[in-house]
Amino acid sequence: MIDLTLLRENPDVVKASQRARGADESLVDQAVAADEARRSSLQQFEVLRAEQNAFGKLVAAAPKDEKAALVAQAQDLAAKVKAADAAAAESQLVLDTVMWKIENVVLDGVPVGGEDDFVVLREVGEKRAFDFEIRDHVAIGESLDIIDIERGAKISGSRFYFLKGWGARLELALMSLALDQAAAAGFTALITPTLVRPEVMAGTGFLGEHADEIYYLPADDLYLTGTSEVALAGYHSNEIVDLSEGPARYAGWSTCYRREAGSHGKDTRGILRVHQFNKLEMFSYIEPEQAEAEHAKLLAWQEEMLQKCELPYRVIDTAAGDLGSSAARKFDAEAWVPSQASYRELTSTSNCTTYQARRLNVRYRREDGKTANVATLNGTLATTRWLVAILENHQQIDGSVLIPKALRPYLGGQERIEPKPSKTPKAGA
RNA sequence: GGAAGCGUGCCGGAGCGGCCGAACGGAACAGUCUUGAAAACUGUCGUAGUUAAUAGCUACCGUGGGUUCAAAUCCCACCGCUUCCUCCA
Repeated sequence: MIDLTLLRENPDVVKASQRARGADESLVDQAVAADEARRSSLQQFEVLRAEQNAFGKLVAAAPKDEKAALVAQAQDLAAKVKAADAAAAESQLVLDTVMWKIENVVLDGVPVGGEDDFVVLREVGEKRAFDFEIRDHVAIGESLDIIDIERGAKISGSRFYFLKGWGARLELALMSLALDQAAAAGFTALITPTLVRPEVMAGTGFLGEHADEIYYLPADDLYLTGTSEVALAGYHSNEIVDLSEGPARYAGWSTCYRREAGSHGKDTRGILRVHQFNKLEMFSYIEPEQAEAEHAKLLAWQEEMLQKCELPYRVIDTAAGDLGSSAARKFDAEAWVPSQASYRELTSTSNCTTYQARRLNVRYRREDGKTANVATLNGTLATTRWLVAILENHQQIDGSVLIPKALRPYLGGQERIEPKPSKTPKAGA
């Protein structure tokens, strides 16, 4: 939710932001009108209520024989108060509904336009020149017997998979490397619930247009989270967070579930786009003034991880139209995927400024003792998808895959994954 | 799954339907005293909305409804917690 004061004082700024996103600009005028209506009806209610409160004291103090007459009078007033209360509540609801729809105000410098209008900030690392026929991660995963997609489909359907042997260990190694890096940077590790209540899912802004992306368990009225961001953002909801010692930073690990409802036929091969994967997510609660600096730090930590995995990548500044509704700015890091001869998103970091915190009612105490909404930021530090880039970029002519040095300590010193004849027959073979 | 109990401010903990935004204790903050500190004493000490206002008014005692002229206090539902039994990784 955006700041109501900003809406009142600078509606044009909000309008310009909506325009840049390709979102509905008229919502701004609707909100301004709803705010005025709300304040006026609230005033009416409060005046009547004050009258009723004063009258109540009169009734309480009155001698017994006068009470009946006074109560009779008060009944009329009570009816008016009830009506005014209902009207005020209604106007509040109208305002909330509109405010809930207005997206975060984009920051200066965010590229205008849609999905394809991103700006490339930099390209880092050498793309390898392969002097042999490269294979994609599916072929590599099969020959090394570390990814079993057929059996994944057999037991759970398409977009499910098994990680096996060194594949399973590689993912755990990746997560551990990321967690260690995050911990060293001052993040508190957090293993989060992946089933959350409707109000948490709504509060983090995931139940809007993309509601069909989310798994829902009707028997329990719970949602499966597509990212630990949901739990991490909800962690401090309705709290006043202590930021006097610096920002609160959490590294959340969880399995993530996505229905991929809108992406039929897209990335159907392999484990690039799946219903279930693991992710280590960084999340910061910080004073709003420091949000942009924190955003740069999150991005730097992501790049550090990519470099540890020895992956060539580029960083893009996402255009306004491609931002999530909570994000004021978003940077993606995309790794080079040789089999596709293109860059694919491995990380994403969003500065949500105070938007998410306002919805979830997360505040901190400023130096002057007043409370204010914090800023929240999030960013990926590792996901299962990284295996795609690692396997493909580090494949060798002999069919093996060289393990990035930073990961080796987490794999018992193992330097490469060698193809070996599988003892388990292929499914259906 | 069965049974009982409980949800009040930063914490603990009172609260006959009107005098309760809420006793009392602790913590915290400011001051007095002190060379300084502790102790003692004095004071301050919830959040938000509205408003030009740190004036006033309004709302908030788990959440949402209801009863009443009036609800922290009565009724209902939900959520959560605790204990016991049952079950279980």
